[in-house]
Amino acid sequence: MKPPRANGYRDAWCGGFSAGDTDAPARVAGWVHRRRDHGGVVFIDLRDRSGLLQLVFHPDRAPEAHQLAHRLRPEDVLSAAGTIVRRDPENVNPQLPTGEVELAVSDVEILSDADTPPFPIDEEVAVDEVLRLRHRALDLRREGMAEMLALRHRVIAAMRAYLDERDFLEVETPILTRSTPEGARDFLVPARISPGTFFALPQSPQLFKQLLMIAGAERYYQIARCFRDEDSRADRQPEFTQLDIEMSFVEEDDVIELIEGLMHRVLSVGGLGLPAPPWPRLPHAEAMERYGSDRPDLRFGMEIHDVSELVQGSDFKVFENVLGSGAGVVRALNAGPQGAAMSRHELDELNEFVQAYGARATAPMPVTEEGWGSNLAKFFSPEQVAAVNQRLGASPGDLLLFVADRASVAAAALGALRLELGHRFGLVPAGRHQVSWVVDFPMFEYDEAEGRWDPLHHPFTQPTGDLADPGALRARAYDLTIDGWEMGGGSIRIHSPEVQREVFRAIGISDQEAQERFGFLLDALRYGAPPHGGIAFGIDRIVALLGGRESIRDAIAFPKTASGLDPLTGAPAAVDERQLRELGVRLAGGAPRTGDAGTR
RNA sequence: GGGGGCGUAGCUCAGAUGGUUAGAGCGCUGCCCUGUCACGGCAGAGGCCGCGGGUUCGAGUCCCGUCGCUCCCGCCA
Repeated sequence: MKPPRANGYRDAWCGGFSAGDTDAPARVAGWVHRRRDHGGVVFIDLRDRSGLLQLVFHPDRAPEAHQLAHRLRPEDVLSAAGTIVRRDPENVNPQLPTGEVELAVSDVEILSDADTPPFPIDEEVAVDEVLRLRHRALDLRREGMAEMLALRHRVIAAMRAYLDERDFLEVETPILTRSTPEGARDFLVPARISPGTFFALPQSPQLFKQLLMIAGAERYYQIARCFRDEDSRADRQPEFTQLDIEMSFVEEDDVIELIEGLMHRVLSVGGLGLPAPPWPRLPHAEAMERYGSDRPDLRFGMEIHDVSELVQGSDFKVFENVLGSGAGVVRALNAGPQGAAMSRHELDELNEFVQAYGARATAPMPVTEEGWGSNLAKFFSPEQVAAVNQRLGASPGDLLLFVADRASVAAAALGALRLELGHRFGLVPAGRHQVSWVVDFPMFEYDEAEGRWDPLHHPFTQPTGDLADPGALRARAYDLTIDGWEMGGGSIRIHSPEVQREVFRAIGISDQEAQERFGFLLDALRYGAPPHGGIAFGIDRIVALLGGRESIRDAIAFPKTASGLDPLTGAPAAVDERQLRELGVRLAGGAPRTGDAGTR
């Protein structure tokens, strides 16, 4: 870090000193990290953003400062002046970047004293997350979280630098905008100027960036806040940040190549080594079949295999019922010897596990020299057993796990099972990372419940194929997946108003409806829209991955809890009756229940 | 909306089968200590066992409800 401008508080950073500074006068400021009071000499580790510096208070050389030093407590804020001195060789602390020197303090001023913190700042112990969030200012002082803040900054700075070098314009788009149903639930903001109407917070800047292409911006990006009123997950927050990118006159390879360069740089800034691009591209159907996921974790094997045609005609009713209807598949994975070592109880638990994904059960089949060591084995011919073993690469001592169900259910259940067992068996080598594009998505999937086609990506994605046959349409879309996280996704967009209308029709949006909701886009498309495409990345996820964190909450300075509340500010909270009146809003349920959020 | 895990000292946790004064480490307070760096030594304070109800002679422990955290399913174009 560059030296701070010298003033009454300090003229240097704590973390910047080394043996070369010996005998230099210095003034530093920061927080008391730890104290070691010997009654005589007192040591204080002083912390600022740059790091730690040991201060020494000698009773005989600076009696006044030494007197004060006895009163210092962790997290007190002080400014200290003195001389940088070289430590005797036996007193050097190799753990500390500044460990060869210390500041012999002659003068100290306490700027603020601190209550005892509710949790330790000087060690990285696990602390209840509500407590951390309620005292986020203290939590962010902790080394790990301070590093996450800095990491996030470096990631975003690298993105800006890369895109700036390539002539992208950073453009802001509205936060107060219009609700465009479809997709996630919107956050709504009542409009005072027009009672009974509402703004919506953007789920993404999708339509605006397309308008920017029509405007001739050619190359756009934005660090964009997005809002989706859906339940959270470890990798999902109601508000999150995307790197949003759009380009004109491009095809898939233009976007993919640009992004490979961008992400390769961003990830190496974060210390994550990946092979040099180009990166592998996995067709969506293959990802679903082999890994049971559209964001496969490729760091380990245990691939899923479809064995439907191999077990066709067996005497096992469960399989035959599924296969006979033509609506189902039989798939399996090889859980290996570690799978075979699972207890009866553990195998029973796997049934409950797959039931969460809609599957009825998973059938375990131990592989032996003689065939399959299960009372179900008798239903299968020796040829079937051999064929399945061969496809799954099974040898005696392995355990095969089968799921028979609709293809989507079998994929989800076995995909989740694969991840669970992969982690349980420690199959992911530490430090290993795998990146892959997922491409060749279907344009639509059929929603049984709603009885209509739904876009897998979004309805602005350009389809290829015959629009009259929605089920066969492909989407010009691409997702980037790292270690089982979906990091980003994008597509080549529709630039023809006619095609756009047809896609709306296919998903049950009439021309009239389309005009009402998306008229501003359809209108703009009529005035000369360039072919264009782009992508958006989840910055919170990228930072979490780079920081080795399980949850994006650790990548966000002030996140919400998993239930969408903010223990720091108490949001969401009730508002004054008067505010509601001004907005023309009346609460249907009367006054809200005031929850005791965060009470322990 | 549903399922799993969790809630005991400021923090992190232990408290089989219900049993009498609820423990540990760290932190905190006081005293001692002139080269520590997770300093050390002595002494001490600190508990609505998340909350409410129930069973019982007796509940941190069992039952019901509720609140909160967390992971997952649904949801997330």
